[in-house]
Amino acid sequence: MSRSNPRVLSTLERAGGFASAQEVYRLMQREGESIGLTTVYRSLQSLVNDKIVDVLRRDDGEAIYRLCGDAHHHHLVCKGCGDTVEIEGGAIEKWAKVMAEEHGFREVGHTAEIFGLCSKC
Amino acid sequence: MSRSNPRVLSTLERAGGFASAQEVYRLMQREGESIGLTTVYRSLQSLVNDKIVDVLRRDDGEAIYRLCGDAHHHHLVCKGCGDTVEIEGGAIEKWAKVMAEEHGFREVGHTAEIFGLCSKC
DNA sequence: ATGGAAATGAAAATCATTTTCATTTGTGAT
DNA sequence: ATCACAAATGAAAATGATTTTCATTTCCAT
Repeated sequence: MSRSNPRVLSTLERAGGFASAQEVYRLMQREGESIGLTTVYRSLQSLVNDKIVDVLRRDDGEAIYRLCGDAHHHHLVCKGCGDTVEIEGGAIEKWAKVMAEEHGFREVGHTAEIFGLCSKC
Repeated sequence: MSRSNPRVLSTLERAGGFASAQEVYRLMQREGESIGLTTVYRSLQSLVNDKIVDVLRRDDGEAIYRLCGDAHHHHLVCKGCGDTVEIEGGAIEKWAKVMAEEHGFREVGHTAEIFGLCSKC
């Protein structure tokens, strides 16, 4: 396993904590950093494993990485501008547990996202 | 512009109203339908334009299409065998609406999936 | 220094999706 | 029925993000 290259995290921070792997890579290149695309991908994945960053999907399917607080949460994403709000799961957590039990599932996790148009769009 | 091939919609319906383009294609092949992958993609896109189906993203970035409107539901997916159970959203529906309103979002939709290990795995 | 583990990155492989383009099909006018 | 043209089709190539391979380099602990 590989550990995350610290410059990747620092670049993601500088990008506003919201960028795709390709963007992080281009940014680092532009700034004269010497790094390979492979390492960027590996570092980001490692950060995701360590729950230091979240991964979401753009409408075109490209993965975007984003620094997030450690607590488990969900997202409210604007289809227009891509703006994202972190929200609490609330009822979802219980729902997931109940549904899983009802069907005999173990080791359950869940995903839940809400998408729509924000007030500005 | 091309119109949607009716067999594509009918296949998507038969798939539980929830499948990727590749899956729809494979399904049609297995059933002996003669159709090209390109046509499947074009038909699904056309259905999206006409607001007959919704497009979402799997965690791996693959686009999944689902009939929107009538039978809205969620999925309980087994990480082991891939088996899928359709479940009711229940609490989620209200949660999504409340959260969206709270942040001034309009035209909202949501995704929610539970994954775990089924009793057989 | 020495050996081995971890990190790195260039290049190739993968895979969903899109584009190109030549062919086929459907339709309306004559 | 025939002709002309628009729409539909699909095979193959192109695209683009992501992953894998693998040889090389860097780091440590001895």
